[in-house]
Amino acid sequence: MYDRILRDKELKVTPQRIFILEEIRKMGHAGIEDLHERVKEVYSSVSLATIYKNIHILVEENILREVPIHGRKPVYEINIGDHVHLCCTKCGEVSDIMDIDTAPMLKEAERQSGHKYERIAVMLQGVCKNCSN
Amino acid sequence: MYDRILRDKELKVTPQRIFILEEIRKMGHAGIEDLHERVKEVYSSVSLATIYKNIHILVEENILREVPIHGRKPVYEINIGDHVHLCCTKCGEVSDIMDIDTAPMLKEAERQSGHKYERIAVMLQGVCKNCSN
DNA sequence: CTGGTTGCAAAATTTTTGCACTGGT
DNA sequence: ACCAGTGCAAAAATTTTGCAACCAG
Repeated sequence: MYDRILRDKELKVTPQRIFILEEIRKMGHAGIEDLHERVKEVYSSVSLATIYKNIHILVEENILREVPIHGRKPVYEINIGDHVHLCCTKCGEVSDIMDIDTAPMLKEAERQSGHKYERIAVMLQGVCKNCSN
Repeated sequence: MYDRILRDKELKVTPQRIFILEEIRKMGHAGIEDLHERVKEVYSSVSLATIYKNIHILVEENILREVPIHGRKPVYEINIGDHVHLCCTKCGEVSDIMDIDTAPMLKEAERQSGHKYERIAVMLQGVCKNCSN
């Protein structure tokens, strides 16, 4: 799966890399430190430096996307294009909403500002369904 | 102006604080380091620690708002409520669009997720009007 | 083989903390 | 006069870098 994506970007397919990507996919959204913990469970020798280096490269190549969050360190996700993010102010869980159309807002913003859009990030913060019970 | 806001939050009105707020208002959006440079020009003894401490308190009290940005450190602005942000991928300039209504998207997101909204952050990245010339 | 990748340690950067002192109320 | 706020220095936390060894292509 990810070996193909890596090869297409002319990145070497190392077990660490594959595992990092697999783990982020499983987690949905991962912070650097969490990710390191998870990867270490299997590749116990993996260094934080390797995590950082890979995150940078993978974000650079648009395989991952950085999701900045108000008041915390960013998390990373597999890049599946623009979509709306939710972040629970209680449990901290980050999740996605895939089927909201941001295009109308985008068009309007472009019209008003003359800014040429490349990417949009929408982050909704509040208490998630689980935590409000 | 800001002395009133500070007093209302039971924060002491120090010249450093007033100046920090004035400066952020003037700049529109300011990073920690930039802000420190600016403040130092007038209060040359002001320490970075003081900037950090104040930014934290002022964000906590909702006088300032942190604006997280993909791939960089956050900037801070006077909190004027939710609005759309633009960030130029060329010059880095951050600016506001005040009159885009995010409510429809918000409603839809709440409906889909059951998430109870508290705040929304919309960040549009791309080349700004100036830089595209 | 060869160059990209890894792991380790060290360095650099960024942020926080402790404490004496100052200044706002 | 009291205690929040400041400034400085030191500590802690985070991220980057250099380099030898390693391994995917």
